[in-house]
Amino acid sequence: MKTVFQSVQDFSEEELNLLDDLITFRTLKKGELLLTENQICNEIVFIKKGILRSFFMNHKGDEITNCFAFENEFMASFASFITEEKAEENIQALTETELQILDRKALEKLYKSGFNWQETGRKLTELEFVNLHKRMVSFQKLSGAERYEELYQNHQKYIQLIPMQYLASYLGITPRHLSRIRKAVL
Amino acid sequence: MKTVFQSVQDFSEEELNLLDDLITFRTLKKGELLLTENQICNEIVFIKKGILRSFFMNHKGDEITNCFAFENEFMASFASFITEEKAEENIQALTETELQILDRKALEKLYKSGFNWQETGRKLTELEFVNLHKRMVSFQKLSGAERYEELYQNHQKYIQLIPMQYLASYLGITPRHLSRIRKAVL
DNA sequence: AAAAGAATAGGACATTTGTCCTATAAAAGA
DNA sequence: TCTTTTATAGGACAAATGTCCTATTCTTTT
Repeated sequence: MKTVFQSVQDFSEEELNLLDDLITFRTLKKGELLLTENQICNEIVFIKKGILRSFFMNHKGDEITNCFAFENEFMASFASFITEEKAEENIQALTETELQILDRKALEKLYKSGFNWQETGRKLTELEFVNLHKRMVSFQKLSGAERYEELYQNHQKYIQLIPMQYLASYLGITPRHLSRIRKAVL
Repeated sequence: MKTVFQSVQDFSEEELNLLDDLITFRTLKKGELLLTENQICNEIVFIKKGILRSFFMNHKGDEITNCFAFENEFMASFASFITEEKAEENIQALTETELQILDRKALEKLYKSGFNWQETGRKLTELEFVNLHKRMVSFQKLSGAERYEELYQNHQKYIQLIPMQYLASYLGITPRHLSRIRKAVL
């Protein structure tokens, strides 16, 4: 987690020590839920090892995956964390997972402790925004097949590590349709 | 613009005076472009009067609208503003429009001038994130018809003020299909 | 290792959505 | 105001995508 913060801002020893004191740890077994819908998300996790996915339900009761997170990435229901309203997402471990955790109180301490943390918070939020924006654009301008193709070219990891059923809803299509698309690509 | 900032943070007289010095003004005629794709977006505008839309092109050359902004809202290619890379969006006035403008340098001055601005920047970015997240969820979990219905129930203003051709791509459907949906809703 | 359970691919058919086109209505410009 | 341009609605048909289902393969559990 330190490394990511340092890539955004040049922190001093003391600042990073403060961070060390605030981080806690947790492991998840495959399939375990870190957050369930209707809870308020009060922590941001950083993945040391493993894969998480976040998903919500549609009105038919199907699970719709809205994102994945891999090693050295952050995960949370950011919307719930920000608004302090109930999350509509569930967050689940797709593999054995090791986490570092920064909870709301810890983050608030960091923010209060100085300008640098405040600025880092803003910049990381900005980057999350940009990522989400890219995903939004891909939904507006590409077909399901094109989104798959894009993943295939630029994020091989998704296709190798994520079960097809989850990948399908992540791409905004049904598993049946994903199967057709994969057949066409081969 | 002040009002929005004050709704997020309790600013002093001096802080708001600094803001006053940094804001500039501009008006746009109907149809005029504020930003074109391949420019770097270096300013965030606040709408005093009028409506803006932001759109990009798909590979067929169709315009795809990705958002609208109304009175008392901010608009920019935030992705380009943040990354300082070329925008893929165009921003266009849908009506005569009056703007307040905060450019990159002005915003950086604010950020440097103190903790409060830094924090406000973070919080407004967070809110933009949450809005975008909602839109993303609506694309993953709803059909085009359901997104129209949602707009019809909760954002009447869009249906009253925005030409159907723009609304269609904003909803992720064709004008032909929007026409079908509208017929069904009546 | 065997048995049970879950994930994937893909056939047949249904539904949704898009494409192309035309008529009418509305808006902009002369 | 009249003329020209642009926007909208909707018919007919085509293409894309979804639903339901089964066979097969891959995982997990005992």
